[in-house]
Amino acid sequence: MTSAFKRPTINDVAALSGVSKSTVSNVMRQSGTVSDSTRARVMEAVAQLGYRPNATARNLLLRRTNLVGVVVGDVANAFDAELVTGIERQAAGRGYTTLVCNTGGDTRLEASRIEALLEQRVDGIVLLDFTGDRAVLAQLLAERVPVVMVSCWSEYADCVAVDDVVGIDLAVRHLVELGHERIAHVVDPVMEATTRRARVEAFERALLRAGLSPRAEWTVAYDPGNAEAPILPMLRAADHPTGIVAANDYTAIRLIELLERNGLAVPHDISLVGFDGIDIAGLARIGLTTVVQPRDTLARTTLELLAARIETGYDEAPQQHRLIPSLVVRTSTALRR
Amino acid sequence: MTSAFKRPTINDVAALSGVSKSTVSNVMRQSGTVSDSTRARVMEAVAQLGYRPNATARNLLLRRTNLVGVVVGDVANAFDAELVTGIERQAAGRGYTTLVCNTGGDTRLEASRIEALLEQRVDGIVLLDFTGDRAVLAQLLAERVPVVMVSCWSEYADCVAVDDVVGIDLAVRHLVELGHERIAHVVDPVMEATTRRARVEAFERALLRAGLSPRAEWTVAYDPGNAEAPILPMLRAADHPTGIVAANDYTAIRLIELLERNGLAVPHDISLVGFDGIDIAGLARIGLTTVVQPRDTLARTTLELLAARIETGYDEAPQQHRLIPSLVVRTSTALRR
DNA sequence: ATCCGCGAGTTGATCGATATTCTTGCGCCA
DNA sequence: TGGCGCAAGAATATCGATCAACTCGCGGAT
Repeated sequence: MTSAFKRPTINDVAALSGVSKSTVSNVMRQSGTVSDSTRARVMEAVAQLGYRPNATARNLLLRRTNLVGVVVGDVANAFDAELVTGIERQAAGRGYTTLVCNTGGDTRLEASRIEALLEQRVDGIVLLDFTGDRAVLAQLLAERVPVVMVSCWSEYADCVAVDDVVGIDLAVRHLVELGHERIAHVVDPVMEATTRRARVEAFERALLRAGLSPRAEWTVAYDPGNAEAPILPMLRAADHPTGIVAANDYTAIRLIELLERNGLAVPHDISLVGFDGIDIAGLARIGLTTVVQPRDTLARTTLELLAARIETGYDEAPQQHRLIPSLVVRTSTALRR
Repeated sequence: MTSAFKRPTINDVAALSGVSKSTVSNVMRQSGTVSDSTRARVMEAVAQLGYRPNATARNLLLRRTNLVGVVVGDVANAFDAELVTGIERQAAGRGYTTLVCNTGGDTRLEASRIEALLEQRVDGIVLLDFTGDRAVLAQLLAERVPVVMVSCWSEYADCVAVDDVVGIDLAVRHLVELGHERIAHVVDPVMEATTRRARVEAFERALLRAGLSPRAEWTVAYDPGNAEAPILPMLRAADHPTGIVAANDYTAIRLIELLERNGLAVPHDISLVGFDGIDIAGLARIGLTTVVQPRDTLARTTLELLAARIETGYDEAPQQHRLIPSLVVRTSTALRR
């Protein structure tokens, strides 16, 4: 900057108001004992100069930045985007500013972005839907960086996630109650692995509990970007499923497209249940019946855990929170014909 | 933190490798002249200790943080969310990390979040859809903080926005070509004021250009959250509009809901054109004809301007960029019956 | 008269890096 | 042999805050 505007420092304020910088510091932080008259003089100098304390200098000395990093894999997924917003609000409410990093699932990028966060000395990191290398997590934990994992799982770190077993069970039972017996599970290939596995297992157990037998070929991935091949045989068969549980709303909504392009109406031919409860699922034109994650609670719990970890360090054992989802019935599910 | 993990500093590396910290610094920054053998010794010490330079200390000395703040008013609006993602990617590509602040249109919050960004000494700020107090902007400019405004306008700052006149004209001409003569404009009440005004004016002029006369009562706000009252009389009238231009896709999609709840089918009874080109507008079930903003160009231009302003300061006059949108025709518009 | 305590404020060390200036040793040339 | 130049690295000031330790003056108790 050539026409640089030299920001006033604490020394400038001290000089102008005729006190020492300690006194200015005390006034700014409302600590120590400062007489009213001195305080007024300092405040006036502050206003006159437009002084704003330099967080960089404070951060260096206090070894604390009030910054938290949020690393999110798949922002295309609206649920993550909505959750990040909630986390940002919670963080702001606790005096933290968030550094958001989208990695788009690129592992290399992920490592370098996290590296940048650590150089900035963030107080903690939220790993949202962390798809990446487990070694990265191990390293963070080894360095005692406060970390909270959201919608993903590790026994060594603080975790918050929805209860997949309960959620999938809600979905399956809903379909069963509507009379469906041929039920498939459509998975999102870019979904975080531990969550995907949990939901796949939960699905099979839920079927068994309902007296139905899972078919291996009816747990299938659908990637709207790529070829539609893997899922089509299942849909085109004469005895195609009449009910589908989708791994998440993003997949479910794309699946509606695919089904209807292939002459299968939702819910007339196939009932569809999503998972997440993103905003647009509630649009009348979409009307997705879905397992709703308690988004605000998720965000709040995340910041409670992170703040606790920042305060107390790693003395206490990792905390794991499973939140209970709920089913919202809309128009994508109907009685089996 | 009680079980604190003391991060290694440049001094620790210097001690371990038996050199001065200047040399370590030179090795880390690949500057100065360091012999290969010394370099190797230092690198080994770095690896052994897990040393990572402290950006806080560097920032303090260099008066540069490589942080940019992004202040966004209305993240409920998917377009903003998608644009923030693009900006984040562009920033990361240029070595900046972004601090994202959602203000939700709360002016008080906005000022305090910007204050926090300035305390963190961000290198620059992106104001996206800045709804807030013009005094805040004036202050930023007075303090010579590099600022770029996106999707909003000020003659004193660098601005990037879509060309509202061209966009609205595309929408109106499309409806006119389909035979519509009774065309309304539905505005988003939380939309940033300069953009709203620009679109309202553009709408009226586009009508005139098409030989139609604007009706004042047909430029009306719709807030899905509040009462639906203000817009219903227009829709219930016998000579209700047969074409609607919505201020943005968010409003358009909520408007579909409202129309269909009131027995007006889209596009059968009313054709609807949106503005923005958010992802879900392309879903078959939505099929919104819309004026698409060049999202990536918008994000790229934003960071080009911001980077330039950070480098060169305020020697050069503000730059204003108007980007040309395009129309994507889908199924929400049809020939007038 | 002496001492204590306290309010009000100052001094100075410190955080962890960068960058400028300074030192040292060595080879080379006149 | 003396002096010069340069490569390699060391010393040190600096950024802008915080905080513990210290000073100073004054009023009241003994």
